[in-house]
Amino acid sequence: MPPQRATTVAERLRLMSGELTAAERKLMAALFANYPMAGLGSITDFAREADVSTPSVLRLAKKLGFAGYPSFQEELRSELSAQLQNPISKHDRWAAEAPDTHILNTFATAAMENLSGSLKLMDHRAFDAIVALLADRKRKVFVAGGRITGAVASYLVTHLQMARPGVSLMPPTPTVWPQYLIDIGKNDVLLFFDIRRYDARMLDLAASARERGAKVVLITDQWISPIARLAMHSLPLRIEAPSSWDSNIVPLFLAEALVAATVNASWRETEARIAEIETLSDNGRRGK
Amino acid sequence: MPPQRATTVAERLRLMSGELTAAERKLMAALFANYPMAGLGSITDFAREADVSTPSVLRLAKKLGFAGYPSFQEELRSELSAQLQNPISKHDRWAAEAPDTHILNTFATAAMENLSGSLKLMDHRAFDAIVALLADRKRKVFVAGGRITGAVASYLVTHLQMARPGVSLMPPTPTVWPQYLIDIGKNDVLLFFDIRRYDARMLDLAASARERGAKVVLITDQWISPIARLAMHSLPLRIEAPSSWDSNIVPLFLAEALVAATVNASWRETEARIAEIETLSDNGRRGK
DNA sequence: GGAAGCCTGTCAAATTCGTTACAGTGGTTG
DNA sequence: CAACCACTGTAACGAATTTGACAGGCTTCC
Repeated sequence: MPPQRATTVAERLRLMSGELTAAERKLMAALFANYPMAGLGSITDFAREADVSTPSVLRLAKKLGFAGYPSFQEELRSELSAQLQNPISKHDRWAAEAPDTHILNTFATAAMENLSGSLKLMDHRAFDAIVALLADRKRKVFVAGGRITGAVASYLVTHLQMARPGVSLMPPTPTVWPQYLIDIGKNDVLLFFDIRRYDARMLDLAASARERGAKVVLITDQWISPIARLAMHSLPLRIEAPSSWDSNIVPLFLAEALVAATVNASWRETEARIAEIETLSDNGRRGK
Repeated sequence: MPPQRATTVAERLRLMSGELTAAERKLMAALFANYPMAGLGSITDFAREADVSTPSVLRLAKKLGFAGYPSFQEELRSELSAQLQNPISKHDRWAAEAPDTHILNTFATAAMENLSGSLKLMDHRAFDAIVALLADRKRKVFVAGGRITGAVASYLVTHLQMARPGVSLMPPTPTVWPQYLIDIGKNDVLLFFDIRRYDARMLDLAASARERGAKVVLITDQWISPIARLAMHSLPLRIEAPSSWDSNIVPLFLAEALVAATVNASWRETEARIAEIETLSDNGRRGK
């Protein structure tokens, strides 16, 4: 409950700087020295840092209008949190004309936050390692998705197939999986899309594949599918949406990025392949 | 006294994500939800935020190699402090630590530009009109996509089917389209995804549907498919990507937004339907 | 030079926090 | 089906923190 929602602690301090006592000015200097980190430890630490007594800190906090030291800290934290949030969220650049509450705008905001949130936490070395696996033509690649993520898996397969041979989509029906499993060897890659409402049968599939020595790769949400235990690499993504269902925009983003990176990683071999596909596809259509 | 100076808490957490228990994963999610602010309050706050008990927080801290919760916090603070002092960190909204030229970053930039560019140009009244069509249960809805956009079309259908009855995906093979066309009447809706490399057969399909009186809706790219001439509403999107192929992130975004808006527009009828689907799907699985 | 007023630190009380020990739960294995 | 294992929450303890009361010290003004 910050007393004056309008200003930050730093601003308020500067405004009051004229009415501050010696000890309080010391505290202000110490706080500004590394703002606002200095105020996030215990009141004792802060006092020692500024070389004043603990009650002086408390007096300053109250002078600023806070109930006590904890609420002072809370305000500092929330300021910092707001500051760290993407400056993109100055969403004055979304759908023109439509009101802020229009679903296009709320969805756009959510999509942006999901994307930047996912990227902030992404392990780009894991990403690179996955690309290396996908670009290795000695390995066969299998992609599995659930009821919802199946479309994303299918999208990834469609593109990967243009980039390299030996790519298969695991069909949605578990009963036919054994026929695929039998061909999965110890150098092959099995990539899962598994998000919320994790499918127990996918976990079984991952376990079987792992037993056969395959490299299991997992793309999941922030709550992390249990397949992570079996996976060589896991990428957790953010998928929240203002909707009854989760958003698969970021998974699709990742699929596209994986494809582009895979193509780059093996451009020599891929270039000819893509050209050939062009030719074949042109022949199958009208001239233009 | 951080145990391993080499890594950040986020990294360490990511590395161990496979070996984390359910409660620990909850904590990880809560921490990542606003990193690292969530971990800077009291252990009680953090636990409540993640909806776990306080000892679980402590166990996670120890699992990460810290002596106790305070030293865990201290590490978070010092990380944050280092990040704030680094002027570059203003720019690293995208994939942390990865170089700007990393494909994750170039792709993210492209995705953002595509999304904001699409929204700026979007006619939100057309969007609303399309939603009104989709929300009208008296109309049957058919969705068609090309070789690439098929996955997006399928994704849209999967979700629309949960929101309302009478939704079908046009199969990829044109030879079976007549069997679908025969059921398309003058109040029905045929929604196309048609982007670059416009498919001549899709144009034919649109023409036939239009002759039968169906409302044709088109989602296309900025170069605009020829189907636009036949369509009641067209939404052009931006789809450029630093890749050999176009990006379907924005089309997917639009699909999700359409679904969410459709659900909102007919929440009365949809609510019960979604609940019922939940029930049916729960019965098919384990209890949880 | 003295007295009043404000500021600051010391100290102790009260509260909150971090931690440990223990018991209950659910899932797995034989 | 029983026994075990790993995991999680409750409860209680001890420690550290926050806070209030008090007294010493400095300045200021008469």
